[in-house]
Amino acid sequence: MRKPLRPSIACQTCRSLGASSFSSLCSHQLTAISKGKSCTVYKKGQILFHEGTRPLGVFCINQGKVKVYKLGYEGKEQIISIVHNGGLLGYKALLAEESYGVSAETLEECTICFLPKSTFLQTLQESSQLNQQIMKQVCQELGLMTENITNQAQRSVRERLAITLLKLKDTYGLDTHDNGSIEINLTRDDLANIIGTATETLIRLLHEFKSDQLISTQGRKIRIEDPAGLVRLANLY
Amino acid sequence: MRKPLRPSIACQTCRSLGASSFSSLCSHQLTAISKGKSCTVYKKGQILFHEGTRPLGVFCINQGKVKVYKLGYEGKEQIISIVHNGGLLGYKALLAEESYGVSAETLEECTICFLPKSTFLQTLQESSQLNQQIMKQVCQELGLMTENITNQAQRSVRERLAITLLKLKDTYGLDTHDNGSIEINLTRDDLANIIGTATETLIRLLHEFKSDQLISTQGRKIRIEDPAGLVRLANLY
DNA sequence: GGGGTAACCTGATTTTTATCATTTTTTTTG
DNA sequence: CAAAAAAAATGATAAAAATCAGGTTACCCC
Repeated sequence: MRKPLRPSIACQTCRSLGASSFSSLCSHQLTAISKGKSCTVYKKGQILFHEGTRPLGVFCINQGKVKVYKLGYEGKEQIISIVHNGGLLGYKALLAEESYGVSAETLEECTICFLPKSTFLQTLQESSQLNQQIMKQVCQELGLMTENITNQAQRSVRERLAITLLKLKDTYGLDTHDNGSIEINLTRDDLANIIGTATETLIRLLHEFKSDQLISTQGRKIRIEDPAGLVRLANLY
Repeated sequence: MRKPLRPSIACQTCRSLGASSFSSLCSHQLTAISKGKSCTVYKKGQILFHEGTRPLGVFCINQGKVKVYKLGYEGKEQIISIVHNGGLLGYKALLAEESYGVSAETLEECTICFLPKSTFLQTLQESSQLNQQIMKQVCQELGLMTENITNQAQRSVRERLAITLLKLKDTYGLDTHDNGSIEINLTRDDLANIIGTATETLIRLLHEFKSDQLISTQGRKIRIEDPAGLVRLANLY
């Protein structure tokens, strides 16, 4: 059986609601945004929005993973974050009253809701709870970015890879495997574009990590075998 | 004559008000924050707050420049931004309900006001204008950080230096010189810690830029001679 | 104005990382 | 299932940048 392209999902019963910023809304407000939104199933590799275009609303991930990236010199992707269940996308450009500074593309099949600008902004005005929640989240994100910049500027590729794998462990920890182990399913190219290095360099380091028993691989999939070892290697304090 | 250590400056007549987030407040609200705040003259090199401590309020710069930095591995400073007249400091940690993720230190003699947490948060609640203004600003800052990360990850030190000098030109453009030229007054160490490189590498590149007539130097001071040349070198698009 | 400290500069060397060219493997798709 | 395409891997080489060690200059404070 084939999935409907436009499933109807109510926010109130959304299984990703708990992980979302909207969890602070009352049922009355949830109904309001639920009515305003539309829901779409995206195939792997589809673009939600392009850098440079105007935001018309926000995207909320019901299911799946999305990479958010900025295009650098000569079109090289710099992956800024990977957003998953319950995550909100595209609200920063909206609130900054700017064009999108990044693009967003699905990494797998995704079910994603779209909430038009007007509904989102009105809900934001009506709920000081939501407003505070978003403000808090944005400020926390700024803290993460600050750390990111520091790592990027001061650490070696090897250390950055260790740190990135540990972070991805959390991102990919949601879809638990049969045997309880966590597998990271990203192309080498994407992984290199998170870390900010050449694909060849990344591949060589992955082999190093593998022979040091920090990770194991199966095709493209990477499994973290020794998180503590990665922490040590990354000189995390 | 010596400056008073605790000058009294009213927000309503603050000459940096126009450049500040508080410019959206009505005179009644301005009076309120003006009453709550205290004002201090800091010498060069003084610390406003330390990474890891709890924020007790926000700082607003009446006059001067402050470097905001994060400590990386083995205590190396990563300078995240340089804030000047009208700039607000320390509100992100407050709104994120976290400890400071960065430290702030004066780069020159500064006059800076301190607004206690309670007054700031109350004003934020009472003025949806201010709230929107701050939200917008934070989201814009996130956009800048995204760009920063991309540059850090993808560009050479040479390109990053060119970009940084152009940005600093704006920061230091405020205090216009007698002859109209703009001089950047930072130690080589600080400049290296903005760009994320070794001081020696930075110095060598500055000499290269100098012999290419892009800049000139006088002691520590750097004067931008050919902004268009820097833009070209940076491959800005 | 002189002493001391901090900042700045220089050269040699090593390490890290990128680039290029090519082969092999995996994945996708008709 | 096989062909085509995409991704992963490998080796050689070059470039970029860090590190180390030592020297010089500028500037601050008494």
